[in-house]
Amino acid sequence: ATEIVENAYNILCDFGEVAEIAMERGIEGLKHVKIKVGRPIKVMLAEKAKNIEDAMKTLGGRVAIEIKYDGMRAQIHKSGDKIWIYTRRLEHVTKQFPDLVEYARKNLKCKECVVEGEVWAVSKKDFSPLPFQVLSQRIHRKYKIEKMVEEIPVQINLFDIMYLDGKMVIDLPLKERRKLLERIVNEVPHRFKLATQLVTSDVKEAEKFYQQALELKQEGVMVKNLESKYIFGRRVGGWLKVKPTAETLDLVIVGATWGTGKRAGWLGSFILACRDEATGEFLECGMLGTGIKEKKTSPEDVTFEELTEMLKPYIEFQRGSEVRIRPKIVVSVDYQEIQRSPNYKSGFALRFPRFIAIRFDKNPEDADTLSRLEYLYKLQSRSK
DNA sequence: CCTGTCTGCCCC
DNA sequence: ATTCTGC
DNA sequence: GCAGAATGGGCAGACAGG
Repeated sequence: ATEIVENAYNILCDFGEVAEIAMERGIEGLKHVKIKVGRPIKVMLAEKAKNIEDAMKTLGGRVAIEIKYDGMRAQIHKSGDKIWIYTRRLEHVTKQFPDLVEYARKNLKCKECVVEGEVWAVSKKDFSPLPFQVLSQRIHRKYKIEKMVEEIPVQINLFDIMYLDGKMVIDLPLKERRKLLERIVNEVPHRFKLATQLVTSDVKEAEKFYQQALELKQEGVMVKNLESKYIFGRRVGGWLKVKPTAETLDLVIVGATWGTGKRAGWLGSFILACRDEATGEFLECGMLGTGIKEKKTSPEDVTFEELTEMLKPYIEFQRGSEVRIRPKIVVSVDYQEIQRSPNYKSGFALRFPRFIAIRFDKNPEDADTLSRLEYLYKLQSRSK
């Protein structure tokens, strides 16, 4: 019964409505709740895999591999000439993407459907992908929308379908849903496309596809079970994402903020800096707040408590919840990529930074330098 | 009118 | 987004 | 295994204050 209620909620996303149906028609009523075109539904989520081989082993045998585009997830609803677009968190962004609306209206060959894809900013020069921040400028825009449609064109790559002409198709296996999608999508080059997909059971072939995705400057790939159904709002089932981690950086802690909630009483996040070899200064390049343990489960774990005690002697001063710390402690940090930053003195920031280890063997003078960040930044924009 | 700061069932 | 932890 | 709660960069918009 719980499952049926939950399922109904994932489709309707409205407790009141679920309650009403339960009152009037009971469990039977909830069982038959259908997608309403124009009303967003909870999206299926993916889990992480270390690499292609692991992903394929987990899913077993033949899999579908799709490019994971670096953009925004979008759910498109179509009913006749009417189009709605929703984000992953079910925010309504139809107004922000009039260009997408037009492509969807003309190129979804059906009366009614709900499809899903990834929207990303496309270069006007060579159709290559632009950084996520560029697309961000369009997502919650209220003013100058048309101007930005011109300045920042987007491409969508569709990868799933949940509803087609009166029928829910979420219980069909992925390979069948893909066939339906291929049947109804009229592709428009560099604008309205299907997600590039490879079906294979060969790890080598899959690895090659992954490398190609990276060469196209995309984030990585999704590895999917061909038999999997579409499951709302949960990180279960047959989708695994694989994306690379950049080379670890060793950076200096020069500040922190006191944590809240679970982390109250400890320093909960840490200001990182690289060394400017020209001046000897330490220049901020971001903050770090994940990857550190709350509890010690094994001897090599580093806890918030330990880190807080370790840094306390070097606190220079505090203002509000912010703390400045003398550069003493060096930490290893993983991240996805280096971004240009308007917010940090170094001019760079890390995307998705996470703590790996304390470098007890390193002094602040041995930390990675500004010129190394510059070098790595240029390297990634050239190779990807 | 500019600037800084804060918020967003925000996007990632 | 990533990661950790309680259930 | 899953859900919830900590935290990251960065964007547009709203608002307060000078």
